[in-house]
Parts: sequence; C-alpha cells; structure tokens
Amino acid sequence: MAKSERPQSRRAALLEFAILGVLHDGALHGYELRKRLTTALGIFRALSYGSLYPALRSLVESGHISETPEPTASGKRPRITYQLTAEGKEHFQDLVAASGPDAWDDDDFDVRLAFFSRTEREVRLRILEGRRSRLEERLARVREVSARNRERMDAYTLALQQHGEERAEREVRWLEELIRAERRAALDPGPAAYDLDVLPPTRTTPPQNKE
Amino acid sequence: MAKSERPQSRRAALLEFAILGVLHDGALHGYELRKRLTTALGIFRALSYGSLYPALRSLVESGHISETPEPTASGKRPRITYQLTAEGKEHFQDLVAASGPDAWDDDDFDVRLAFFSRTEREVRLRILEGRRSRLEERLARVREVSARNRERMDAYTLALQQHGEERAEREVRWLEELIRAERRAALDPGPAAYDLDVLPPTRTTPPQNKE
DNA sequence: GCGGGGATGTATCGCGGCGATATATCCCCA
DNA sequence: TGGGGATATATCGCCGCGATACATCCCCGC
Repeated sequence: MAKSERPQSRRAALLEFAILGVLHDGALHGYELRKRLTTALGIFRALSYGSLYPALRSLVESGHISETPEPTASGKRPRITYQLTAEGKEHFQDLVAASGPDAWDDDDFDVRLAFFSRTEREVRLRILEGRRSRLEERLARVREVSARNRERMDAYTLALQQHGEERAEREVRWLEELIRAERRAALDPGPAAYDLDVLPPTRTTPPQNKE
Repeated sequence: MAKSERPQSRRAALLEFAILGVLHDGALHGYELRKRLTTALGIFRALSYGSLYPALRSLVESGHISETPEPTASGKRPRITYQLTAEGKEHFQDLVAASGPDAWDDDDFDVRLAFFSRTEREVRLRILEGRRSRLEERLARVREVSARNRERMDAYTLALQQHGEERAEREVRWLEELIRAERRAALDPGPAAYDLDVLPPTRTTPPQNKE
C-alpha cells in the first residue's frame, strides 16, 4: 500500500474525504467534481480550484486515486478524469467506519451525513447522537450568556439571539427525528431491506405550497 | 484626516468594521475585545489573535483608533487599551450609513445587524430587505436543484436538503417580522421614542420549556 | 461564416486568516 | 511553593481562497 502522507490540516483532510466519497460512485474530472461538491451536495459552498487541484494531486501522490488523460477525438485539450484506486476505496471505508471526535463539528458533520448511505448504522447513530449533544452544549452556552446580560442587550441583538436559539432547537429536534428513525429501522423488520427508504418524511411543516 | 489605507480583503474590512463598532462604546484591550467579538456578539465565532492584532495595528496606522499603554501599578506588564479617535468615530458613522452590496452576505449581515441600534431606520430597512431577497434567491436555487434530481438522492441527502430548505424559510419569515416591525415603528407614533423596544417578541414557537 | 459570449476545463499565484505556539503576569487553592 | 487556569500580548508558517490566465467548444445572431 502506498504511504499515506498525513493529510496536513483538518480542512484538507475533510476535503480529501469528500473527494473520495464523491469519486466512489464514478470517475470524474475536476470541473464536474467541483460542481458535485458545491452545488449538489451543498457541502463546500464555494470550493476553489486553488484547493481542489492541490488536494487531487496529494491524493494521487498518496495512491488513493489515479488520473487518466482522456483524449477527446483528435489530439487537443486532454481532459483528466480521476478514479479511486483499490487503496482509495479501502481508505474511504476506513474513514467512513471511524467516527472520530471531529465528526460532529459543523462542516465535518455535513460531509459525514452526505455519505451516510455508505455508513454502518451503528456509526450513523453515534455520529447523530454526538452531533446532538454538541448542539445541546452550544445551545446551553448561548442561553446562559443570553440570560446573564439580557437587559444590557438592545432589541436587535436580542432578536438575533432568539433566532439563533430557535434554529438550534429546531436542528436538535431534526436530529432526534433521524435518531428515532435509525432506532426504529434497527429493530423493526429484522435484518432485511437495508439502508434505504428507512426515513419517514422529515418535513415538519404541513405541506403548504407558499407564494 | 489620516490616509485611509484600503482595507485589503473583504474579510479584513469586515473585521475592522466590527472592531470600530465594539470600540464605539468604550475603550478595551485586545483580550477583552476578542471576547466581545466572539462570545458576546456571536459574530466571528473563532477569531484568532493572528487576525485581531494585525487588524488593530492597521487601524492604528490609518488613524482610526489609538493605543495607550496602561501602567498597572509598578512598572510591569503594560496592558494596551485601544480607543476610537475622532476620525474613527466618523469613519464608523460612514460605514454604518452605507448599505453596500455586500451587506447581505452571511457574515456581513450578522455584523450589520449587531450595530443596528446605531443605524438609521432607512438603512436598516434596505439591509433587511436585501438580505431577504438574497435568501429567497438562494432558496429558489436550492429548491430547483432539489426538484431536478429528487429521485437520484438517497434518504439522508433528502433529509438534509429539506432541513436546509426549512431553515431558510424560517429565516425569511423572521426577516419579514423584523421588516414589519420597522415599518410599523416608522409610521406609528410619530418621531418619538426612537430606536428601541420597537420589536415584538420574535419567538414564533409557543413558550414551551422543554426538557 | 465569423465573432461574441458563455459554459466547460485545467492550472497557478499572492495574500492574508487561522491554528499553534511562546511568553509573561496574576491569583487562587492545596 | 508550586500547579493550574484566567488574563494578556505577540508572532510564525501553512494553506485556503479569490483572482487570474489560458484554452476549447458550441450556440446564436446577423
């Protein structure tokens, strides 16, 4: 197996994880890969090529992906498609199986969730619950600050504060719904019909079609 | 007036704006200033000294703030307090009066909102409305993507997508409440009892005290 | 059929923000 | 008396991001 080249910063490690995940179902070239990471998955809102291409190069060097120049007809403009190697697949499985203590940070969590359908149920539950308690800690801290100097705050700061709290509460409730669904699916029909379609409609607002 | 030294990157300009705003009601030293910017205001979640001190230096050089070493009793450990200069106050007034086309970006908006009580009503309304349409654009884009490949998405991506949509919808509603309140206060009791206590309770969930 | 504009596509560079780290003082408590 | 934690100032290196460059393809107007 190729040497693994510590993924330097936490940010870069996350990006590499996301790349492996996206590449896991199909080879892509950089441009399309970037679109998947930004538009489709919603993760990495504005990913720069100045981050993407170095990350791809690093992954090639560490042997997790390989690049193949694709000759388009005659002999000009070679597009480069990237695909997972066997080591890359293996490495992704390792990463997706481990729920490190970072898996519930904001960015990390979104990426982990994006690959939940390739994650074991046990790990999914651990991540969801970790995320929930992380969120509850944060909420408690915010509430405490808010209570301590409520009278010193002007109306706008107060409004922002309350909106923040409400958003956090909603996310906790959303997480609890996901957790319940996981638990239900884990016990309900025995080990059959795995992984998909286990979620109830998560929409908590009535099906209003506004505007 | 001192030369103004273009604030380089957008991020740095935002930080300088926030510093001026916080310093506007009282001189502070760096450590406390950082706490205000992170804990209290919620903006700049994790502001590094590697950003703060250079920004302070830049503001001193441009003449917007001044630093005074504070001798603590004998002759050791001089704490440095920073305060606005006349130019700094003036500059902050200019910044708070202008609603540039960036005022409705995520980070920018939070900072602008934090200083709303020192912002004229007209500008407040423009910023709130700008933010709302920005959010609606984003929501429309997300919805469109979501509709285009709903069947290709697994249950988890779908759940994440829906949660994101719902959050955006809520924020739009929250903004509309703020806008209504501004409009009401602008017409209602004539020009008296300005600026504060104009907001109704923004909490939209019933006052449940959970857990 | 020609040329402009926009999407597709690969690639690099400089600037500056951030995390880590160093250093120092003060104060509380064991 | 010394360890631990809050307070406080400061810097450094790494690397992520925005800008930019360059090239191809294709559609549309005229």
